[in-house]
Amino acid sequence: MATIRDVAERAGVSVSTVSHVINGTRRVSRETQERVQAAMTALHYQPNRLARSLRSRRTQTLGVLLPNSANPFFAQVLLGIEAAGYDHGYNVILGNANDDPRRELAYLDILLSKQVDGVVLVSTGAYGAALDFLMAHDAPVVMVDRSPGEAYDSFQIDTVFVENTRGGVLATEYLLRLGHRAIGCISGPSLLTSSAERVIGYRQALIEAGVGVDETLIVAGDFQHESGYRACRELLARPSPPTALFVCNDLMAVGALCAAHEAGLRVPEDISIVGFDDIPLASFSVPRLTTVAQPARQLGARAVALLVSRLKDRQLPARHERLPVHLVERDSCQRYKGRELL
Amino acid sequence: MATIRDVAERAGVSVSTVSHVINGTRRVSRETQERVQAAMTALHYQPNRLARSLRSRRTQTLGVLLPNSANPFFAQVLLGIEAAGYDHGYNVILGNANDDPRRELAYLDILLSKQVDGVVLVSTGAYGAALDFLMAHDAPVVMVDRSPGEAYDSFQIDTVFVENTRGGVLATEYLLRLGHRAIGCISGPSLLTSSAERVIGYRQALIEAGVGVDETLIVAGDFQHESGYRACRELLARPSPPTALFVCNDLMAVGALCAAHEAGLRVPEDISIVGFDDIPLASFSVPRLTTVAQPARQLGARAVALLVSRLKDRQLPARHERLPVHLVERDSCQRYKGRELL
DNA sequence: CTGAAAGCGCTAACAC
DNA sequence: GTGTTAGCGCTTTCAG
Repeated sequence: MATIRDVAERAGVSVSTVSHVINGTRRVSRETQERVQAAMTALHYQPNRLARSLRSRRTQTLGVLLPNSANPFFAQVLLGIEAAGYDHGYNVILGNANDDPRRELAYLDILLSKQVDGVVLVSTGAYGAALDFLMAHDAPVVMVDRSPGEAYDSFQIDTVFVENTRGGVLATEYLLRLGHRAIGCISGPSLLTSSAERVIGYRQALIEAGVGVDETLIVAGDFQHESGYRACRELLARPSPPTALFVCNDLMAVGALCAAHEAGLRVPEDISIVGFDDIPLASFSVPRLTTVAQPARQLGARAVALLVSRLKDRQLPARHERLPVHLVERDSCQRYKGRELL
Repeated sequence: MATIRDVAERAGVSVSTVSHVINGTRRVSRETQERVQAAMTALHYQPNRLARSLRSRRTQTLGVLLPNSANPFFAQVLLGIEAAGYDHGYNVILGNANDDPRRELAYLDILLSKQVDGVVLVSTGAYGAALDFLMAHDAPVVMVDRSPGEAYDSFQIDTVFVENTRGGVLATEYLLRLGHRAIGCISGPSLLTSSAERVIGYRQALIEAGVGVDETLIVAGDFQHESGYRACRELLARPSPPTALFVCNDLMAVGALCAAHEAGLRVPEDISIVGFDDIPLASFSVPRLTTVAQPARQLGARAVALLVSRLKDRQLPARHERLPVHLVERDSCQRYKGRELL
């Protein structure tokens, strides 16, 4: 590959001039400019961004650490991050913690030693070691979707979450409005704020409606298909099963759909189900899933926007964004008409 | 951050010694070794991999270029790449061409100038510009899942595809064995080899069974949900609609499921559907989808393995792998019992 | 077994 | 407007 030196020689100018032409950091005479341009194209010059980064201390690269890639929701977020990164002139190094906090930490170490300019962290949710590490290294971070526990919420770092509590309220109120009273809840991992907050919304709505919370109707999943399936079976096996379900993410909701189907129940005739996320699949499940939509790609886009602005000014105060959610009514819910089949 | 120089000073040895201790490239006395180790931990030394890469001309970073992120199948492949990369000591810079060949090219340019050691390319399928570019730059590449047209198959580059044709045969023979004769096909984009080959398998099976190919029963989709939905509606609107469908990927198959459902048809009682991919969703659709499974994560893993081996020895001859597929029987197909409802 | 010296390719002070 | 110089932090000869 041709180096900047080759270009300079060929154009008959100094290396620094070439550099300035490339970066537009200096006024250059028209003629020089053209000579340099010509030399660059003639030699197919491609700057070595490694060298550039070493010198300028900026890599134009962001690290993204995801908890796992099993959830299409994260894929969406990643998509948003990548796209926004591209628009801002940043590349993205992907890390997948594989739900293992140790691997999460190991990855962060590598990302930082590769000198990423900043990190988008979707925490595994297990302890705050990752965050502590990043803080210790004074790395620009933005936390997305969840924090590893409320203790970390007050950290002086940027966060982009969604209105989880409001989403839980929205879903539950909707089911209440349809006349349901025995409303079950399939939660996610309890230490994830994203799940915990949704359940809080669920409780809140129930209490405000004067229905009260039946703790035995809340069963914990882990945000994966399978657990939604199992949790739903468990709920349906109860002596008096719920007539509606608020499931804390779509993946589990689809699992629940499947379990209901297998149990010989029709959705929504026999049981209503509302999910959370609005992943692409939600509009193509059978029946199509009513769900609380959160703007996954925008989550990634906002995260990058915050991160990039912080890179410009490290002194900015910590910002905490909550992106709005809304209920998408599809075909998985129906007015309660009294218990017939159960 | 502490530099290697700081460590050397503190340990009272030369910089080169520290370097050799870190990389294990030299025999070092026990004592020196320990002193260096101690200094490193005391200073929380973290090597600057940028500098290392600049000097050693290896970044331990691979570029991955995906055509888009809308398809969970690619997310799976990416997962496999990331995991295998991690195991081999490589990081992954993600690029998303967004189905735009120009962006694909722009991305490759950036990836190369960031000095990635190699590129995993899942082509957008539009022309071979990306490949040409990579060849011109003499970059190690492995092409995954598809090539941008058969003309490029003979290129001297490593490829990891799956047995698409065999998959098409498998699916179609299965439907034939169930007694179906009017078997429709929803294909992907025609210029993608992955789609084209599957359709070839479909034709092949039909011809070998003496059934013959009804061209009007083949309709093209684009590998997205929506197009499967539309294609299925189109097929069902025919005067004599097919009793079974081979759909070239699961995303479209789920769309087809949805269309069939909306048309008042039961799957599999009224129409049988078999997909291709076996994405996670396939086991949770209603009904669960019978499909030709391809090892998505392994595709990524093999790609990385080939790429890494090539990085070790650039002279290796081009290798072409075809990973096996197999039929996963679930609940979306049934023996043909004569046309009742249609 | 260890050290000195020379860069990787680029940018950014500092001169003129 | 342009050139000279000094590194970024590391690895890798080349000497000993």
